[in-house]
Amino acid sequence: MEFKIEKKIENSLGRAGVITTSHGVFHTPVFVPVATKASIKALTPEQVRDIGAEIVLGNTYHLYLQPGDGVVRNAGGIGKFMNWTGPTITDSGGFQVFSLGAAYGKEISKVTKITDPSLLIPERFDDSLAPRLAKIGNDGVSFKSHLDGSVHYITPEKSIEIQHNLGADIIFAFDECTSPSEDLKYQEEALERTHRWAERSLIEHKKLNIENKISLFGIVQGGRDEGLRKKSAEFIKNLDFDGFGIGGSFAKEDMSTAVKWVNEILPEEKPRHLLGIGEPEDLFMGVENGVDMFDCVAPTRSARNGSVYTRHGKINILNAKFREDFSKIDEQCECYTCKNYTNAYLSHLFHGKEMLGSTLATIHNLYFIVNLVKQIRQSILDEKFYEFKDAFLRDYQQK
RNA sequence: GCGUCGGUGGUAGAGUGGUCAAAUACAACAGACUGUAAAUCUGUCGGCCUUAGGCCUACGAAGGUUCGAAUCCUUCCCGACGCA
Repeated sequence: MEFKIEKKIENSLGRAGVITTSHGVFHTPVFVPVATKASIKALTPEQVRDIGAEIVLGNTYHLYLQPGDGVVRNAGGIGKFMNWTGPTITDSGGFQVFSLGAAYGKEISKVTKITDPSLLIPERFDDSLAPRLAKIGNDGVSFKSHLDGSVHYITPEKSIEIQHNLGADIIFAFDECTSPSEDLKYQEEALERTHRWAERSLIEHKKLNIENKISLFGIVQGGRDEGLRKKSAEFIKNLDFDGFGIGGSFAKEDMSTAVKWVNEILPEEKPRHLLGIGEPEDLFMGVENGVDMFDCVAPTRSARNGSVYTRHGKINILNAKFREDFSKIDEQCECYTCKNYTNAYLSHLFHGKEMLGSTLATIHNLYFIVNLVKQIRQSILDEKFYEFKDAFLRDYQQK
């Protein structure tokens, strides 16, 4: 993998660049659609490509359980398996430590709001007896499969081994994505664990990376705490990773400062991936603070639930007012959906639970986000980042 | 014409003397969704009052029995089926 910076935003950490992998090139900043189980839900790879996506991201844990990483390896790797010819990434399973662990059965997400302080009270979620499918040990994490109840112990070595079988161009170190509701003491403990796992992931990767085709990214954690975030960035940057992920929990309101703390420390010449973040305002925030890559399930998942982006904010296509609205989601949008279908038709598809509704909404949302990041990239090249950001957000946030 | 069974909220369908403004499902209306346990989840869903709660109108219609009726009785209307 090679990373070349083409242009920087003046007086900021932001930059535009190009990354070359053995499966082709992608241009940063980039939005990476999420294909957890080797499929962008509701779309064919051709549709994903036509949207303009350059790279997709699959998940280690899910593909390990089904169909099994051996199957994917024998198919020729995740790209070949799913008929995606471009570059690919796999996430390590670290997010499932959170989603199937601390967050299991609860209403917590990795991004919280300070304006809802109840979400930040650790006691509220201190129910160690509550069932969870992921249990953290010092050596790794024990997962109880949501598919058949079987138990699987994933260590950093195991995660890297699976990821090498999956054969993506970029893989991630095994980490612990912490809940925003954990207290500082826990965040610190978890961070120590993630750091040890980072070293072990790297050792295993070096062992397996004989053909030198796969790049490993280390992950910075530390929750919302400045000290821990900086400590983590310092630690991870000193290891021989090819790039970095910024993971874990954030508060919406101070995500930008957290990203900035980290990227001021990480080496400029290596790419940075902000894991699991991708709402429009977050993309501007991330790019401005030095993020090169984003992935997020929001555009695809929201689309399936009828929530679609417009340049004036999100709308819910299921709302009664769209039943006889023969205009487009966004009259200026160039996507296949907006060029061909009305809100009334989409409304009908969603109310009728027709799967085409999910497909058309996903095409629109992914186009919207992928294209937004492309426009952000172009604005950097044109030295108009701030103008573009202000103009976009003014429209997007107006009610 | 006789007989049997039945008529419950937008729909289907529980309930068969009080704990019933009425289970449940669907529909409807709104909200959430940030490294995908997610084509999912949450809330509202007779009317009025700002909540606890209270008041009013409601289980085909009208009467009646009862302290109390969606539930029991009478008549009527409507539907399905059976027999003529």
